[in-house]
Amino acid sequence: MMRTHTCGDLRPADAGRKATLCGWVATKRDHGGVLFVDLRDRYGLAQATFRAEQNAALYETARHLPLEGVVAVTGTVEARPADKVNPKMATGGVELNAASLEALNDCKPMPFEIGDGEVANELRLQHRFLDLRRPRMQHNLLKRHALTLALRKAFDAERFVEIETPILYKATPEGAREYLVPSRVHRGMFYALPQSPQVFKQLCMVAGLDRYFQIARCFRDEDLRADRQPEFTQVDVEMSFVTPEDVFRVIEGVLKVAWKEVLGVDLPTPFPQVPYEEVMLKYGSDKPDRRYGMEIRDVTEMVKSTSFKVFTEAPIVRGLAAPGGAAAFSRKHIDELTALCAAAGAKGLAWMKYTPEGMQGGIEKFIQEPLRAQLVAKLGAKPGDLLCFIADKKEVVEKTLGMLRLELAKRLALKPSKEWDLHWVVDFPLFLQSEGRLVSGHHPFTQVHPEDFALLDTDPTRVRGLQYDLVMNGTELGGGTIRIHRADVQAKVFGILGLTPEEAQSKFGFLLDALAHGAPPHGGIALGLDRLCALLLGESDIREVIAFPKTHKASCLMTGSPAQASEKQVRELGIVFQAPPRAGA
RNA sequence: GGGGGUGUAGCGCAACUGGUUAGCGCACCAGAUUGUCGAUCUGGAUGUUGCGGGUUCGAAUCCCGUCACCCUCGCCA
Repeated sequence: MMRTHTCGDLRPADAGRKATLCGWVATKRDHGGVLFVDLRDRYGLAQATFRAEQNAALYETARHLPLEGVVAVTGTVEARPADKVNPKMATGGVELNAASLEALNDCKPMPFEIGDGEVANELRLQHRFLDLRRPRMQHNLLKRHALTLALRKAFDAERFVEIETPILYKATPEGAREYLVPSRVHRGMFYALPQSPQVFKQLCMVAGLDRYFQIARCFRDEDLRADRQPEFTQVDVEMSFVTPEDVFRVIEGVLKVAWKEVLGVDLPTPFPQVPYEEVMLKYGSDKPDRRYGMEIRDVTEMVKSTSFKVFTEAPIVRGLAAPGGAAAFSRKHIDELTALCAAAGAKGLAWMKYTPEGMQGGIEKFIQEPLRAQLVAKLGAKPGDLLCFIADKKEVVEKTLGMLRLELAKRLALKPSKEWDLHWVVDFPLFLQSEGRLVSGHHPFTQVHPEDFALLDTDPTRVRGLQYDLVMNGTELGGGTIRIHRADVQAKVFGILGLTPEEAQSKFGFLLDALAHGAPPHGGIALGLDRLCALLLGESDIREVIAFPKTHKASCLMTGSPAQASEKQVRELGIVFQAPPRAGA
């Protein structure tokens, strides 16, 4: 070993021992005759002391060490006198009195400092190996490790088996756009990188493995966001002989362990379950942030009595009361909110201020008593609130009020009622209307809610699926389903979706075949590990918890990927471009 | 694919309505300094104002194009 201790190890109890530390030169403080060098590694910071009177040549060498150069320092551990102790450092009670120094590597001038300062995103990604040396990323990556380790231990304790599934998979007919990989052996054929290990985990259930999990890399060739990367990691889970409740209990238990291990926090379980219809009504979103109150209420029937045509002629009217909004928002602010509602698809924003003197402004003149009192009661409004209403088709009302609610929470700087709000959204509709036909809400293998089998024939749009999402603080952390495991039910669902048996066979052949060979009832869930980790650490961008992420346009600024392939490689694959790639591209 | 934002020294930023030699802090280099710990003090060096074009006596500043990064809608388990 080149070192006897790490830079975070030494304590006063080590005084008198000889030690060698290896690390990066973090800072130097030269006092003319005595020089302090802080050595850094991932375990901590340690102060090495060089004295001219002790060894003039060594002192002179150490003075000229470059910052971020790599050195090994050997010397004697000395306890610091009481007035020289640095209580801010874990190793602040000691210092290493240097007797010798080996420069292990030089360091060119740094593009940015290794510290907590703001550095442009582009620069960080270009020199990611240096960015990862900084405290924020060191902390985040170590916490991510703690998280995945906790998850693995918790799943293992529940008798889950971690199984790896292929990265080179096959293009699937549905879902996100996929990354394709051309085959050299099978010219003209392609693999696809998996959007998720969905099919394989079901096959594991057919194989009798009973409880599967995987920390799985997934790929989607879609446009990116702060919470989306082209490759990301899912905590993928599948279980046999289970109901949704069984899946919930396992995930709640596993997350409870994770919170404890990573944050030292006791996460309350079980998580509340909220039906899809309820979240869409109250929050206008299927991933609601429930920590801000301000729930949406339906007032369609209540406002039928007004002379306000916007209200009486719309299919749906809903509203909310923004706490303190009457005083906080000027006419100009309300105009801005109205513009946002218009951008979301609504025709406008109907509003009035509920002041201590009564209703003011906006649609006030259309609304008389007793309707005013009824609306105040229905929305739970208090004097000082701004009452907001949207009248339109149901989908528009939900979307607009959902957006408005989040915007109001932001503009009014509403305090969240708690730090962590985790809940299950359940009872999703199995089918959605799309251009006059029915399509799967999630995927065509989602099991029918046991109470709704009869509706399959009479009113399929009211059929609920055994589908669930896990939502945390307004972010979708994951989702899953119980799968259909019987051929007759599957055939029925395919029929409702307008798929003939032949089409179903050609699209999903081997899966259907597997299900027909003694597939157990099974279901599971997949959690977005990057999002989970970011939320746990208070990061709003998942790139802060990914070691080597890509930019908004899916390129890696450090390695320069994607890049052109050599002509030979392309030729071997039998690929011919329609037009030559642009020079310099 | 649509909309928006940003781009000035190695880094973070400044430069009023177009106006003389584009500034400040940190880092860097040299010197001073025997107890600092985000050390301090003195001095020094550093610019294709992303790139290309245009308007103008004169452009970091205005216009057009382009590139990169970011946000957002569409898209996306």
